Amino acid sequence: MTETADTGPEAAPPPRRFTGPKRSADVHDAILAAATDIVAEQGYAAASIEAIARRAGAGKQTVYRWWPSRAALLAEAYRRLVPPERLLGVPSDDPAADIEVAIGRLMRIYNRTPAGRILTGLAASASSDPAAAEALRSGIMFGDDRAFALPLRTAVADGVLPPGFDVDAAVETAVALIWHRLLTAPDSLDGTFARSVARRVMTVGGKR
Amino acid sequence: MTETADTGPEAAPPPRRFTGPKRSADVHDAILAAATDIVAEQGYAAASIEAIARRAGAGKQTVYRWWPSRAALLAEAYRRLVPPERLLGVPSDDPAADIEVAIGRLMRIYNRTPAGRILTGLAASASSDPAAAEALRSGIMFGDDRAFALPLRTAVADGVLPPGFDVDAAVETAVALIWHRLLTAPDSLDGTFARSVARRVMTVGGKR
DNA sequence: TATCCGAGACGCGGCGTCTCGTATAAACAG
DNA sequence: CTGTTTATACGAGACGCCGCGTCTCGGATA
Repeated sequence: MTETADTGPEAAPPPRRFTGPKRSADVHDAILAAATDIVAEQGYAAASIEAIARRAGAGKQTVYRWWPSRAALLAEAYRRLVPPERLLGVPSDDPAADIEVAIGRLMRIYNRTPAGRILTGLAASASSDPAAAEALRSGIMFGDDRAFALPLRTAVADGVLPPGFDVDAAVETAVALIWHRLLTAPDSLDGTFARSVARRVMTVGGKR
Repeated sequence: MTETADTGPEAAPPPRRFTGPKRSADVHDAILAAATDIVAEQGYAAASIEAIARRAGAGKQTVYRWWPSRAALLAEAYRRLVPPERLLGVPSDDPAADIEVAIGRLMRIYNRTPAGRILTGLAASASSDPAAAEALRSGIMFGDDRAFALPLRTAVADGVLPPGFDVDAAVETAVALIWHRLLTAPDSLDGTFARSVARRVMTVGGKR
């Protein structure tokens, strides 16, 4: 997927030279890539620390040295797959269209990468891992959040949307609808859904 | 489900003999109660099959005899805590108020019982356990779903809401908003939130 | 010499299966 | 009506497996 997706789950560890008493970026990347690939191929539950280290050809201690928990590791993997700037499009004078574009891009990423599965897995860990809970609350969805809020705020500032438009309620509704779909029907995250969400988001905020 | 399986799909004429002791309702209840209590006191992750059996004073095999998975067991525990008929109030001519009442009752249950934590835990398991995924999709939220859809449908039928009112979109929005709040800020499931959701749900559907 | 790395041993605990012994309740025989 | 037979539910717990998080090792490198 992101790296050596060749011979299967137990491929030979890629040759890697570490840099001595400095942190090895290669190892760091290999671990994240291994985590991503395992989730893609076998699901979130299969992405144990041991399995990740094994696949990355790394020692468990190396993983624990840089990430405090499985959730923290996978949260970073998610952020790599869903960089916030990738969701933002060219701003137009139609906030509904802008948001639909942003949601559509997010859906594309969820369809082509294990990002969605990582997110739902993280939600699962949140009940027991406070780090995962915090990541969910402020970190992970923040990018998406901003991608949805930005077009709305500028539209309100420019008078395209009425001053009373409830940006917070609109954004919360968008995020909630995407979450819900992700949890209950992750196969239906397509353009049609993006359009449907965008329409409802504008209605909730109070367009016109 | 509630009784011992009968002869099954086979139409084998040979009349079967014999029966043995009956399923113990006490044990069944004790296991569900133990599961509920453990989630309430130590969280979803602590509610392992072994811990549940230990607390219920039951053997592991007894648990596995009646529930195929931890998710199935906890799904039944959830259904006990949130019987659909408890959400429905006296129908009025104001669907928005009816829905606010239903949501408010649900919030009350989530605040007083571990039902909310069971639900989020189930959502977490859904990524790896197909049974949990199925329970989420069709079983669990069905009651809530109906409690929200019913007032809307009757209101449309009675002409209180316009014929074009999108009941499905409205219900999906309500469920999604509750889910989202449950996952990210379970402490804020109060009456204010119920009112806020009810308002948005009516807007999304296309009131007036 | 200090630190990163791979490797893996350790005790712990839950998994799901399996096997005991015991208590029970229907089916059957007398 | 009265045993006897037979199948099952039950508590208890042993089993092999696996992942957890911690802890050493020896080797490599700046």
